[in-house]
This record gives sequence, structure tokens and C-alpha cells, in this order.
Amino acid sequence: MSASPSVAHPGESYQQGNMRMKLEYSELWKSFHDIGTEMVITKSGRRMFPYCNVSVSGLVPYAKYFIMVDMVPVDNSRYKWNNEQWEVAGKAEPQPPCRTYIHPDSPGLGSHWMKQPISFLKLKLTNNPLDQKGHIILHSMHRYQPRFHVVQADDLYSVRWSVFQTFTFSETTFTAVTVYQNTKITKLKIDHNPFAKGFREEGTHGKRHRAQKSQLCSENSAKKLKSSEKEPEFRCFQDVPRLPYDPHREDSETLMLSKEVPMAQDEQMSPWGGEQDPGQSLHSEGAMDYTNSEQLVPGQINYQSHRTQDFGRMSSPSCTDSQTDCQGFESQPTDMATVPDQELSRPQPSLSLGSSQRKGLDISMTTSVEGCSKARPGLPLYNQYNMEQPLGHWSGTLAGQYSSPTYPQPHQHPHHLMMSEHSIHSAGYHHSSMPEWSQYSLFSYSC
DNA sequence: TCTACTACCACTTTTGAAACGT
DNA sequence: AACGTTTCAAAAGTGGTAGTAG
Repeated sequence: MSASPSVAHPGESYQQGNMRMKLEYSELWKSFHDIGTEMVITKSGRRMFPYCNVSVSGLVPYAKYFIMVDMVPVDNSRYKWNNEQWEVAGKAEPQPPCRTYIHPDSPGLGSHWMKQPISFLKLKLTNNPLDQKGHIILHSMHRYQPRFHVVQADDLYSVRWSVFQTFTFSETTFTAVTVYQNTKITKLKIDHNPFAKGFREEGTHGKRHRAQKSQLCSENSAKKLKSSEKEPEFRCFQDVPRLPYDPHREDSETLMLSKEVPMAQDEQMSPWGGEQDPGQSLHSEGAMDYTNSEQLVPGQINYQSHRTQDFGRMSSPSCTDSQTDCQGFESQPTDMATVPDQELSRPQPSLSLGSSQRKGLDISMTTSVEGCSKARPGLPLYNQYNMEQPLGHWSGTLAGQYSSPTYPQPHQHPHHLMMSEHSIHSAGYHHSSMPEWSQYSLFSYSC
């Protein structure tokens, strides 16, 4: 659906086949991965540690690129921490709004991106589905994997028509948690994250640390300390280089990727439980349907509604390339979340909920649509869970009634109504006028 | 009772403005 | 006056933990 790069940028060569990406500090990532990486998510947003840091090569030095990250579910399961390992606790929750973090240097010249490793230090994760700060929204107790996108484009609005080069690294898979579950992970974080220095057992000790250490030694009631007190395995990671805090440090160590991420040495101690390979489930046949992404208003761009096809490539055994551990393939990312402020001034269409009613699995909604003067009434509207059949049709500024007989989760979860580019293209609109009105507008309600 | 989550705590690091020196 | 360095307070980020909701 998207125009080829040659269309978007005529005359520019684009040797995407030469593009390569390398995960920096992969040894540190693997140290976490071997235990079962956990990332704390909070309502206000929490940084990742280790944070994503990659280097790219093979870009056209004088061409502009966007570098982006999003998080995709590894599988369709919800997990729980039980008996010192992760085990499946049921089916995954419906995915929250899928956002993409755009590196603040975007768009930048290829020479800029290749000059030094690209840090995503300031990327934050949240479990707040109503987050307005542009943080990436995740579900706790679910597993995710970062995806890195390199897009040759001059501006945000030509991104959609450009070809995406997407990379993933199996060792960056993590479980989102609100509180650390595995004490080994906690200790590893404390050992390597400078902000957690106050919790280290070595070096200078503050009042807080001494008091806590005393408590750690005297109490076994603390739920999380049981195993680590007995087995300080984390010490085997002492030699792992700490992730430098300066995202632009010049002497940053570049560690080559290994072909495969090894399992924890002790099978029984594997944090993933059973025989599940944390690096493989992403590519399993039972992959999630990634079409249920949507757009936070205001000010983001939506992407093509054919993501199923694009993400479907992730199911292919593309990781067999002996030269690289990352997967490179073209795809369209999920929706943009962090957008330069100047982009927010564009008029945005919006949907507002008038009333809703649920009868069994049928949901009828009354909405009004504003800020969408160029949208032709009659354009099909889709529910995020069902892009096959339209719920109803765009009614311009008039209220409309949309019924969803195929809604999978008719309770508790936010519901989103969207106008897809597919529907827009079906209506014959030219993409040049799309930025004003093709946004994924949304509203939420609870039945 | 259990699990997941939130708010708050004490701590460290980062940041940026003011003060100071050359 | 201009520039560079140092100082310091505020902001931001960290894991721990008590309390709460379901």
C-alpha cells in the first residue's frame, strides 16, 4: 500500500540491503535475558534498564532518517511468577494502544546516525492506558520485545510512504512488571544502574542502605528475598560491563551480537519455566494479531491497516542468517506516539462518545465527529478488533450509530473506533490530503 | 488469603543556573 | 566583556515497602 521509496524520494538511492544494526551492550542484555529480563512499568512512566542502545551502518550519509522503537507482544499469554519461574497464567489482555517512540534526533542525516550509538535512554514504559505523555503503553505480566525501525524520510508525514527497515534482538525480550518478581533481576539492576547505587552492598552506604541491609539480613519475611539470600548467583555477573549513563559517550563499548541467545544454564532455574524458549516464542505460529493498534490523540500519524501481513513476516524463520542476529525486513510500524510539538498544531479530527449501549455482544454507540472537514461522510469506520468489516460509516459532523456484533471483549477494556487508511483509500482519497484527517481517532468507554 | 498495583520513602544521579576565576 | 570552570539546589530516576483493591 505505501509508496515505494523511489516514489517518496525520487532520485535517492536506497540500499537498504546494506543497512545493518547492532545492539550495544548485548552482553549486559544477555545477562538479564538469561535470568528473565523484567522492566518495571509505572503510571507516570519508567525508563528501561538496560535501555535500548543501537548502532547502525549502511545508511546513505546525506539522506534523512527516522529511527523509532516500538514494543510488540512476544506471545498471546499472560504470565505469573511462581516458584521462582515464570509460567503462563492465561490468555493475554487485549493489547493497549500500541505506540512508537521516535528518537528525538529524528529526522537526522545518515551520517549523524552512524556517527555514534543511538540511545533510547529516555524512552519510558507505562501501564496507564490513558497516558498523555507519549510513553509506550504495556500490560503488566506480559512479555514484549523492542523493535527498531529505520525509515528514510524527510519529515514525519512522508514516513508513512517510506519503506521501513525493522530490526529485533532476541536478548531484549522482557516481561513488564509493576514490581520486580525475580530477586536476581533486582540485584542485577542494582549492580548496574547508577540510580540504584544506594541499594548496593558495596561502596558507600547511606542511611537508607544500612537500614535496609540490616533488614535484609534479619528478616526472612520479605517475600522477595528468599532465594537470593541463599544463592547469590548474581555475583557471576559482576564482570558484566555497566551500561554507561551518558548516551553519547564516545568510547562506548560495542559488543558484537552472538548468533543465538543461550538458555539459562540450569534448566530448572530457567526463569521462563518449562521448555519455553524466550527467544523463540515471538516467532511461533500462534503469534498475536497486531492489527489492534490505535492512535492516541492528538497529533499522531496512523499507518496502513495491513499490518497483519507485515508482522506476519516475523513468523518466518528469518533469524537463520548466519551473519546477523537481527531480523531485517520491511514493515510498517505501529502508530506514532511521540511527535514533535510543531506537529501538534495540525487540526485533528476527533470522535466523542455520546452514549453507548451493550446488548450481549452487540454494542451500539452514538458518536459525533469534529475537526474532519475533508472527510466525506460515508467512509467506513472500523473497530480496532475487526478491520474486516466496518462498524458503520463516517457521518461527518452528525451523530452516528455504529454497531459491533463481533466485539471480542465487550467489557472493562477501552474500545476504539478508527478510520483506517484502508477505508480512506477505498473511498478514493489521495494521500496528499491525508494528514489532516486520516488519524486514528479514538474514544474509550466501559460497559 | 493471595496477587497485583499504587503511593510514598530515602537514596543517587543528572541538570542547569549562578557564582567565580582567568 | 567573554569564556570556561566550579558549586549547589532542584529535578529526575532508583528499588523497597506498606497499604489497598479486587
